[in-house]
Amino acid sequence: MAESMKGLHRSHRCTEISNKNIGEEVTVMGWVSKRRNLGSLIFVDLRDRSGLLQILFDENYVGSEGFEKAEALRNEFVIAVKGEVTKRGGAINENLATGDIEIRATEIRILSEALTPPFPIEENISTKDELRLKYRYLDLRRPDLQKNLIMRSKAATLVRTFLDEEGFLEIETPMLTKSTPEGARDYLVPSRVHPGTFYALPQSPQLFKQLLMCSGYDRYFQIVKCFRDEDLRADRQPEFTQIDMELSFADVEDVIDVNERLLAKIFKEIIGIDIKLPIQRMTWQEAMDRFGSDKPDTRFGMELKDVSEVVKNCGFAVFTGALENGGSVRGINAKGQGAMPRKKIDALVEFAKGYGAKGLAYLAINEDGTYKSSFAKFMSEEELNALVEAMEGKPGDLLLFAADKNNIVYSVLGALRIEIAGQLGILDKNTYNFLWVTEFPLLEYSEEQGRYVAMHHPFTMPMEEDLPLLDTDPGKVRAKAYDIILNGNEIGGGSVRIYQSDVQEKMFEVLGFSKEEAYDRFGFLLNAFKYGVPPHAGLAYGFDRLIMLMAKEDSIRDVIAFPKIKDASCLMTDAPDVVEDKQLDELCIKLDLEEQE
RNA sequence: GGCCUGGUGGCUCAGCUGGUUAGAGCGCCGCCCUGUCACGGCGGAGGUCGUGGGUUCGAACCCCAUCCGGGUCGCCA
Repeated sequence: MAESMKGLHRSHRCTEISNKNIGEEVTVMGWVSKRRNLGSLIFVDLRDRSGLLQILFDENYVGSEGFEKAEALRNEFVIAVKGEVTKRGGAINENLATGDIEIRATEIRILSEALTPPFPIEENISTKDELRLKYRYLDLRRPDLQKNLIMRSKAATLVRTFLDEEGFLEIETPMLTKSTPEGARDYLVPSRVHPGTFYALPQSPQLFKQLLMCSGYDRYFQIVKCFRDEDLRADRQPEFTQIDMELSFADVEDVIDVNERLLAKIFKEIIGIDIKLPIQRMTWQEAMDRFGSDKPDTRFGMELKDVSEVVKNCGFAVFTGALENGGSVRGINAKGQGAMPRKKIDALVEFAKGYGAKGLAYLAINEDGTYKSSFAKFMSEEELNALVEAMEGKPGDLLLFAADKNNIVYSVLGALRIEIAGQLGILDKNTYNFLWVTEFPLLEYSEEQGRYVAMHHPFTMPMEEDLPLLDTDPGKVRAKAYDIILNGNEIGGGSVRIYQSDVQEKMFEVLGFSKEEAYDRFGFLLNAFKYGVPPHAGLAYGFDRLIMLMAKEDSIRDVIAFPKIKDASCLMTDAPDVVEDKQLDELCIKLDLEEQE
């Protein structure tokens, strides 16, 4: 049934035709998006990646054979149409870019017929992800996904152009590389030639880009796939794309400068948003104290307040107990939420427990100034008043308090303010608030491993004034590391790297690596540094997240052509899948699946 | 691994404290229609209620198990 397109050549995409082309003969090709058969007139909305265009089939112009074909058309048939651009005979469709014109067909060919798709090929469908992903090739026909991927392509091109103009070179680094057991789990690839050994897919090109600095390439970038075998989230996929860069002879300010200009350019040119430069900065400590998060959403307030001093002698044992254990008591003020029903407050308490809180204390200030509180009976009138005053509580406000170790208090209140803001619907996707978070801790203590681990990675430069603390109090050392935050999302991060061997050795010592272990894992880098290494620094963006936010989507799945689902499998291809015994034999791999039970 | 949430014609959903032949809109199929664009009119087909077991006179609904999605905590140097 399929006809050839021989002799026809597409002259325009659908929306490349406008009323300027009236009277011209054009040839368009695409998918039937909608047909309206009026009997002896048939209208078809033709769709391609540019948009929709109305085709008119009238037997007087297209002939009886052509009209029969038009009658047989169904949604998603692929057709070629030759005809004249005409002004619409009927009303103008204001919703369509090409709403004032149509093609009056003189020839039609059905290039491909189509089954009825399992879900509608249109914008804003509410079809389950499960079905969309199984038929991803159909999902990708929908205009909203096409817009996202077109935006993604434009952004990538813009990044390349900008960085090229700034003197960066795009250099590819290996996909088959060496496992570095620190950090996320690696995806492993068995070697056939060296049985029993494995490559790892890169979690990032980190070490290679530092070597490129050693090799004198000065300014490097790459738009590159990275792999991490960890559980997925709405903003995390096992394979994702970074815009990765590294600069020689550069310090924090140099990296920030070029990246602020890069972001400003992308946002201006892709979505018409003006970013005010310089972007606001905040130290990690300030971010934690004010927002309970190292990636604060600064689109709204509801900041944390430390009320430890106010409640240290009060009669509420939950508060005083937390303080005695070295923790703190902090609160947020949900302005105007004092009338929140008990049920919703209880739900917030449960929400807080999900972040490790044992509970959540609340105090609602009624409009008449009286209090309704979970802990009022443990405190005197004066103590309550002092607390309300410290929180700047006004009639109609709802105060929520967490009392625990600092890291729990931060994470509970940090999550709570986002949750409440979400419930109140004040997270505006059209507002873009950028923020640099700087001076991250160099190390954090891992209870699980019983040692300090690098918060960023082991090659991150400590702040010079904190170097002496490496010996005395490693947890207090701040790093020359920075994250770029957009509306509470970490869209990128980086650091100045260590380039002095004595500092690097000290770092490994603090991390509990012997010199031998360090050389075993990272010897190629440490050796390279012995042959002349420039001071260098870099940054990597999560490209998917960046595009997700620009496209105002809630999941990076909507800006990735073929994403994976929650368990890291692919509903369309059924990957991962078993392989033939012959393949395993060649790799000298025997399976032992029992212990996975 | 934990917690929350969903699964009913092709799609999106409704389905009460368990009660006769499980409904709607869209889509699909057929016929009619010369200016539609959410086309319209008439007619029609289509459902193991995710799966298995249990309780009951009777289960889409209650219980147990399990499968398949989504969110999240842990995890993500």
